[in-house]
Amino acid sequence: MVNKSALVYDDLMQKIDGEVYKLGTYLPSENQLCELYGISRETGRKALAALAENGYIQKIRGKGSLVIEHRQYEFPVSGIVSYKELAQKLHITTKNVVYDYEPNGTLPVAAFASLGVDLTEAPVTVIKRVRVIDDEPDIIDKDYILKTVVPEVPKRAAEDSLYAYFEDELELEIGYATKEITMEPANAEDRQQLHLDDGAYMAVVRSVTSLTDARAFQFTESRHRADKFRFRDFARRQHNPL
Amino acid sequence: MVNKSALVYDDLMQKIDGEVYKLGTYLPSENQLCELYGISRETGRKALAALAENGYIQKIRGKGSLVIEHRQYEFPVSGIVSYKELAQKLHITTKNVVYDYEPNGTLPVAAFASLGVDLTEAPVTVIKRVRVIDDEPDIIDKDYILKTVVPEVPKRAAEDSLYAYFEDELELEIGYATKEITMEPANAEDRQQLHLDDGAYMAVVRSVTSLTDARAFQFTESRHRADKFRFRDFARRQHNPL
DNA sequence: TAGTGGTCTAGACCACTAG
DNA sequence: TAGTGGTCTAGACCACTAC
Repeated sequence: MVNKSALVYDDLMQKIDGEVYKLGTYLPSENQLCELYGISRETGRKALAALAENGYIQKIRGKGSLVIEHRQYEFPVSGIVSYKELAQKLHITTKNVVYDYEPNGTLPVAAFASLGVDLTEAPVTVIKRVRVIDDEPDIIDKDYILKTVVPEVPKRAAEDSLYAYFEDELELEIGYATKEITMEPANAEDRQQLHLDDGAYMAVVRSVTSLTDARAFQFTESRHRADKFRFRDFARRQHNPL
Repeated sequence: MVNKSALVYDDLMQKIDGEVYKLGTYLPSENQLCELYGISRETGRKALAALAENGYIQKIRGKGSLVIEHRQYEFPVSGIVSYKELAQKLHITTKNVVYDYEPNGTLPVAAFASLGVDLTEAPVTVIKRVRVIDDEPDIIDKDYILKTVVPEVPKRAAEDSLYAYFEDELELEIGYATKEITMEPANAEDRQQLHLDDGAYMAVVRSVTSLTDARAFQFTESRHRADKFRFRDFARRQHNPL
């Protein structure tokens, strides 16, 4: 048996998404969850804490766990989710055109300096792709993958899903990412790949992704047409952090 | 005594910030924390889980809690932090000019529709402010505060800090916020208040803030000069959500 | 083998909400 | 008063890392 609290989390999440537990109503109480799932109270509380953290519920003392408005998945992304996963979740068809592939490249360190990167001359695999959504090229993704961690990235993985390759084939465990969003004028490459005019603006998302052993291994610069960009975030106020 | 795990969290966080525990080193083990603070293991684990969630550490099984690169606070904001708090943390001096104040306004519902707002004709207090950073006006904030929750917002609170007024004076408990970032062309008001040219772009952050009892009460449209905008985010990959 | 973190339990006491 | 969530405990067993 695996992770009881994760099973409870998944079950409750699906029932919220499926409106078994509707917006504005309360989940079963913690004691009821103990009986329903045959678990101890702290185990159920872990599942509830994760639901609260992810914006599904608000816990109210003396009352219960209230289901709240939840809109996590919006294009392009909040959290760490691969495009393939996201496209499936949203029932969008995205095409994925690899327009540059360089197995022996070098990391453009300067671009990621503000994210705390202090490598120099790191050997990487470079992959540049255009994401086509509804027959319109909207996003350029430039990925730099450290060869010290992933010696080789087959082109086929770039055409399908890098995450699937890292996690399913190489069995790497992706841990966390730091990302930074800025706005910048479109450059020549942007204008060419996305068919933009002079004076166009881009939303640029630069991110550094690390494994669960804390090795940073993937550096991504994602450049979005400004008019198609939308980022959603859910955050809790930290009175005390717990 | 309050919240032991929060005390432990604060202490560890300060020691990480103060480099008592340096980047790339390990915190004391969970058993050591039990002895150090006189707590049970689960209590210490709560503190560690919160540190991991906020990007201070990466827990590695069999090894320990590794201190990782952490850059949460960057202007303008990630998470729910007031400008006043942020300015203090970053040692920035921001001026705050209220240029419009309407005690009997109406919520512009359409602007917040994509955030799940379905109110109509809600009476609000309207506050419009310009944030001046380093003698340059960079941000317009338009706040709409529901009169059903906060009957009155004194102008003085708008000139100081709305959060301080809500939390310290009214003792409201702010719970969470949903925010959305988009990129939009500057409008006439933007150009006038921020002295921008035609063709300028803005980063627009719209947010809905709710109390811990899940009542949405504050709607904010924050409009940033594109070239000054920077948003940073830390996210964990959810293999399983716990 | 010893030490680390990951999970789960059963029980306790407290603070808040509702009737 | 009964029911809810908030916190903490002491102990157990497991999986992984390092030696």
